[in-house]
Amino acid sequence: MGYEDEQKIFDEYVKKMGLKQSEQRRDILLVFLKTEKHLTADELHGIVKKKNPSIGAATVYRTLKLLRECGLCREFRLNDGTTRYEHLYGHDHHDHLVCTGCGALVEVLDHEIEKRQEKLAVQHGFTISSHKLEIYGTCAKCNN
Amino acid sequence: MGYEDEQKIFDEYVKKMGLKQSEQRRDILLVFLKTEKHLTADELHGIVKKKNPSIGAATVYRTLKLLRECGLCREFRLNDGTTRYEHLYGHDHHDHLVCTGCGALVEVLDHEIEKRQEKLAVQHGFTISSHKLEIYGTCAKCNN
DNA sequence: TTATCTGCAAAGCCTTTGCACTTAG
DNA sequence: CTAAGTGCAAAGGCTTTGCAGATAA
Repeated sequence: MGYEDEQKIFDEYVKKMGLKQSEQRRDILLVFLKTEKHLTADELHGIVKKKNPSIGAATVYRTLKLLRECGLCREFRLNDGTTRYEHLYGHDHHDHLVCTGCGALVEVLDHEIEKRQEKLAVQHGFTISSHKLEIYGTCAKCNN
Repeated sequence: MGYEDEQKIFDEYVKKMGLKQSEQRRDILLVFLKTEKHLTADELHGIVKKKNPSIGAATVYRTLKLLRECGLCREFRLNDGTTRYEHLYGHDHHDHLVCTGCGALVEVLDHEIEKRQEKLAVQHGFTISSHKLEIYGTCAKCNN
């Protein structure tokens, strides 16, 4: 319920590339979409295994790669060394506040910042494809 | 010639922590400071070995850790999976344009962006410790 | 049918760690 | 003298890859 668009995008990408669908890929996509958190590959694998215990880590990595390629998923590397994934479709672009205390991630957006990034790029002759802004600090809870 | 400040910072940090100086640490610091590029640990190791072939990779990693701790060095992880280091002292804070074509890194700064980041953090009860802005795209050369 | 997919285990990176020896202080 | 540093090699994480069997189209 509610992920028809994403599933369609994935299906079409798979078809376009001459690949095949599979139970595993569908399971991984659904779990990924359902989880409103920034997961590591390993965390995602852990949740997926509850639904389908035989799925291996390699399949999770391979599927995440496909999801990135078709624009449903974004990978980002944090300064703490972890690599996390979030879904993109149906989410506005945003940046992150990262709490170095408890690991909390808060999504934020400032249009002026976005515009000025574009401007910086243009000034240096760059054509932007994406960007990543992470603000590290401690959240209200961890400041106490 | 010119790195007295940095060496002093390092010396004092080492002393303060009850550690010792060494030929290797001095060599690594000097090469690191001399190189006006964002190096990987392995690249730094390669350059250091030209000066002192017996230095091992482990010592480079251990020294980079110290340099981060005393504020002379900043580590950042790019989306291409590499981890790079840049020196901080005597450099104003800046962000990066990253060319996904040739790997070029351009340092940029926009005070309004900086201010607005601070504002975003405050709005969410965060206390900023640092931040990381990377704008990915293709540079003028790679656009041709 | 047959090209793709899967799980597993092995292999690859990059980084850290344990150890015996060396060295700064 | 002795706590800390070093190089090496081994061990650790995380991710990718090779392979033989399974499966979608």
